[in-house]
Amino acid sequence: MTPPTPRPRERGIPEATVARLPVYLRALQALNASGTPTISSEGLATAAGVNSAKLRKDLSYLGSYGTRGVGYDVEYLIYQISRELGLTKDWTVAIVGIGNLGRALANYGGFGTRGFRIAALLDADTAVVGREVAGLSVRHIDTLEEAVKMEKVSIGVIATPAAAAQGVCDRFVGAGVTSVLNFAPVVLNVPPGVDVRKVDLSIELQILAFHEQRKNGGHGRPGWIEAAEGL
Amino acid sequence: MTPPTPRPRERGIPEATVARLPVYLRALQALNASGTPTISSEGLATAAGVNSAKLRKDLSYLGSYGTRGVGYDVEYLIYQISRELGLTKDWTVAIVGIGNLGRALANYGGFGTRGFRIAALLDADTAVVGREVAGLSVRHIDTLEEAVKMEKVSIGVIATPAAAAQGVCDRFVGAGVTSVLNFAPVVLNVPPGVDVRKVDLSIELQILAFHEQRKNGGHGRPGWIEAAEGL
DNA sequence: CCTACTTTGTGCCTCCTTTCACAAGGGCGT
DNA sequence: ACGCCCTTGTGAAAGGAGGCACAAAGTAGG
Repeated sequence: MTPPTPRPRERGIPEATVARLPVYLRALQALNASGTPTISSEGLATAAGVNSAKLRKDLSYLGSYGTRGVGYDVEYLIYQISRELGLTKDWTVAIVGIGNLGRALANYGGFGTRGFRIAALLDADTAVVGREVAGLSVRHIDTLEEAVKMEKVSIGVIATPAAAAQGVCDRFVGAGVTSVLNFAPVVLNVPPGVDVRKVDLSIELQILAFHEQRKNGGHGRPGWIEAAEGL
Repeated sequence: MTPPTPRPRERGIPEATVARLPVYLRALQALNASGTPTISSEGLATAAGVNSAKLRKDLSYLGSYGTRGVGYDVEYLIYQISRELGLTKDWTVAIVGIGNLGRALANYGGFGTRGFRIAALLDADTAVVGREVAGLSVRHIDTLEEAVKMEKVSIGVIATPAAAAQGVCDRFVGAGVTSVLNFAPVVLNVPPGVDVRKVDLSIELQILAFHEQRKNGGHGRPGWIEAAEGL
């Protein structure tokens, strides 16, 4: 039998809200950097590209952190959102597949600055193993379990070719990792309790193509009627 | 074989369905590669990682392409989904920002194989301009409008640092591009009629961190008691 | 040809998400 | 101190998405 929780009603922050909190956080950090002490829901909503009512409702799930007539204290809200997202804790990340994408991820500055520490890079290619990438020495994939254990990895990132992804995922799960970020173009199969999020570059392009096709009868750019004067 | 009568269905495919069609398409192509001629909704749903009722409903928006008692013809369904997504046409892509990520994108095989042609790579850094990446010579960002016009670019990909993204986006839009895929961690402002899709690596990690925090009995939940007492 | 079986396509219900609209709350000027 | 004005927080309504369950439609077998 599964855990006696038919409905994880705990503290119900809607999934859609969780997905937007990082966006708010980033907008707030930009405001903070520019010295803005407080911000209204309207202003923050504009900065984050959402509707202000939605923003207020989202923030209301965290608590009442605003002041009526004034707005939200930027620094305080940054703290509250960070805490809610778990960014006050340190998360340790391992990246498997040090190809073009893996290297890009390893060098991506946005991780380190937000509570994420890249602790291990792994690859199956012996030509890559041992090389230094982003200040880390690439380890062989065979040492995955060891690396997860030693570095206390809590999030696994898969940037391998599609064919290798499920195998790597299984090993992550076997080693106790319960959160996986997958860049490989396959659907990963995981046991209950393991979270997988997928980032798929070509799917996004296909969605854009769909809408582009609808906009004009299809092909290439639209008519170009005012190009001459526009430029 | 020639498509008999591709029933032009009512145009109103839900966004959530559009986002799943590429997943179905990929699963179907894998089935096709392994020689499977037909597939039931149950089988395809498993391969795509969704509920079979949802899959049938999704496909029903395209038309009635299944055969009751049998399932779906794999090749025919591939054709129908491809056509619906606009993948039977050629889409031309320009990538701006040839850093780690831009290079990864340029070399990503998944694009070329699905009707997307990378036609131009651009960067502001003169140390990068002129170098060969993925078989293309990197152009200077100043030639963006020219490149868009000459290559008939219909989709612009932004892989620049955050600070440069809005400027590049404006120039894309000014040049007539109406579909943008943004990898920079900023909210882009565009006029109506322009589609922007965002891929944000660190946001996905933050969402994982949120759920991970919850799984492990959280950690330091200030002032929050699991209020079982009726209020 | 008729019956039994399989699988699709979809009506209906529920849940989640978004948006509207406004009362409640708090600061600020007089 | 008081009332005006601004902004939050939130009910309620509307819209979209997900999933069950079943009739319709087609195949296979006798």
